[in-house]
Amino acid sequence: MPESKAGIEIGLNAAVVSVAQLEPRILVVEEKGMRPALPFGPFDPARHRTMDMSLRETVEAQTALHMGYVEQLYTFGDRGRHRLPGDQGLHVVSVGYLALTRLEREQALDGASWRDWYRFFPWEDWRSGRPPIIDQVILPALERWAKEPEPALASSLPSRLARLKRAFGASDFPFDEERVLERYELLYESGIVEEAVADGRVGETGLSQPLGLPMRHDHRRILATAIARLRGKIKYRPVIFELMPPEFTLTDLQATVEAISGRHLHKQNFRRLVEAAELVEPSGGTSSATGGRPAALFRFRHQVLEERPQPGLKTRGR
Amino acid sequence: MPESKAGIEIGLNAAVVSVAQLEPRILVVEEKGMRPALPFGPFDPARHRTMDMSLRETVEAQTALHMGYVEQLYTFGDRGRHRLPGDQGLHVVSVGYLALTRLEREQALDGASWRDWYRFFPWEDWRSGRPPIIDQVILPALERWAKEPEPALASSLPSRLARLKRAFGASDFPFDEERVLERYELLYESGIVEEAVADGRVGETGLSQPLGLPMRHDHRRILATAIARLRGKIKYRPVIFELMPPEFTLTDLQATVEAISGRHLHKQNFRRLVEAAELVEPSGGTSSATGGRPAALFRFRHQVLEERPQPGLKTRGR
DNA sequence: TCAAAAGTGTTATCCTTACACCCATGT
DNA sequence: ACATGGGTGTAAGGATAACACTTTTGA
Repeated sequence: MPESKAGIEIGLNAAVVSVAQLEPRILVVEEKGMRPALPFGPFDPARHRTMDMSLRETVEAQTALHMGYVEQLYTFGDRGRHRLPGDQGLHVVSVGYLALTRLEREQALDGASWRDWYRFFPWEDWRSGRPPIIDQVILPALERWAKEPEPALASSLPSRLARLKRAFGASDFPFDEERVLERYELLYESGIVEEAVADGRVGETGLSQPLGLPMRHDHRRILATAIARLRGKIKYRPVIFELMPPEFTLTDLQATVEAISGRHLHKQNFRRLVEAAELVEPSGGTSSATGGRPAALFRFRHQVLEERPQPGLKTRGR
Repeated sequence: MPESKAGIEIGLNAAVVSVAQLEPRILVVEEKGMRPALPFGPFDPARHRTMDMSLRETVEAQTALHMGYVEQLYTFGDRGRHRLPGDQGLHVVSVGYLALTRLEREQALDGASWRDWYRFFPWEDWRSGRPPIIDQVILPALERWAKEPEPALASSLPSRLARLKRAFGASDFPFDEERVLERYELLYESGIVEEAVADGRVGETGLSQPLGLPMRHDHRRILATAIARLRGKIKYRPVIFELMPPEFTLTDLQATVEAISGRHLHKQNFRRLVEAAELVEPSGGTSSATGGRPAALFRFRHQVLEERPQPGLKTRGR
């Protein structure tokens, strides 16, 4: 069965993101006895002119959702990825994509379902303060790993300890919410996520509980890449509105940004930022859904795309 | 000849960058009667475990240069790319890479040669002010293009005029040196670079001179991606030192950053920035190569990787 | 009238930008 | 002595981060 060129196939993996009930959701495929996976499809250049179109059309056909924004993330080609029993000669190179969609009502999804993305990355949710799992589980394990003798080749690279501090923060290193991939890679390298066991890097994680829900193959890495990219992107592109309904309150908008970025934001500063960026305009209506004083409703001002070079929500500090 | 799966092949393209005589250089392959191309090689997963390693080893073997830094850029998979007479069924998906190297002395390069990257992008070199080609050639052509009726589908996207202002700057839109790809794509879409003719998008560019040297296939797009990524990267990672000799003067360092970013920098502010970032330390020696007062020599402080979360040269204004 | 959430005004601090000047060397 | 590039101090302006307080509704 071996062809010439050893059989390479190109697959597309989509991290389809949405926000519902102010929680960030990721679309996963669940099959019994298998770990959750990102939606996957082969790329067939005979059917689709570009990979972007292929991804968009394939996902839209399978889920009946409209993809508002699509962006290529990274191409994952390591030998050993996608290894399955019996899957010998075939090598799958996979192009990861980020796609954003609005979640109107609950829809039939044909085998796929929405999961809170922090189920896979519990250490990324800082909305109500530093997650305890960091100090209770992650740092003890990583500090042990950082003390091991390092492989010789890496002398001019940052030490394990420096990488640890950059990724998870320390006294003089602030926690940076965009370093999602660095954090996941550290956990993978140190052998404390289940995928490291599945890939044969370590015998077992040494933890009594798995550290976040594991995913199939390298899909958690792809999801980490997607979260990182999205957290960065909302700062200079108005992609957050791809996740919002046509009308929303400023508190909803803030909660959505907080859901994506995993951080708590300062209300006044957030509002000033939104106002200064001229991203929204009052729609006239009000919403009394929450119980207190009714909130004014706003809509996205599409004109900002014409007016400003970098329309986004550059949240920095609190 | 059509196989099942239509025959997909994965190629790697490297934008190998160096700086010599304070000019940014790009490694190109030149064959008679053909446009210059980026070095290209097939990805064979049987020989190399990861694509990064494949790229590194292939380029190092072909050029006898050491690649100091390697980074994946983007995967280009459009149908129609890589079209050659006789090349019917085969589809080449190509993964673009950025690689940095030091140029010790002139070395045998086996068919490849170094070219000033601004030969391909004359509108990107703002070191001695706004390049005249922008006002003389580019803006007149793009403004004509922006006035044409736009395709109907793109109603909620930024208008051609807004894209033009964002890409090339205007009164309230500053010129952003990182938007190299946006600028190239605008020139391509509007049909005024030769590649648009070669791809059959337009009959001719309508210009008497080609706008920058054209490259083969979509290689100029890959190079634009590489320049954009590198211009961004030097702001938060010390990759600039991959292009410097072990010892250098601060003026050399500034000139190298200027060569990459295409901008003129304010001397005092640049020095303060370098000092504040603690990126370098005096080596003790001096250099009197230039004619005036001898300059102190510095070397890169590898320790910054341990000390700072984002060691780079965040040049913003002048 | 009280709880709950919406919404606003103001100040201290830091960082960025720009300006102007002095220094050391070779010819 | 003077031309050439190396090297430095300081002040104005703007953006950021944090503070506390008022307003409007439903129960």
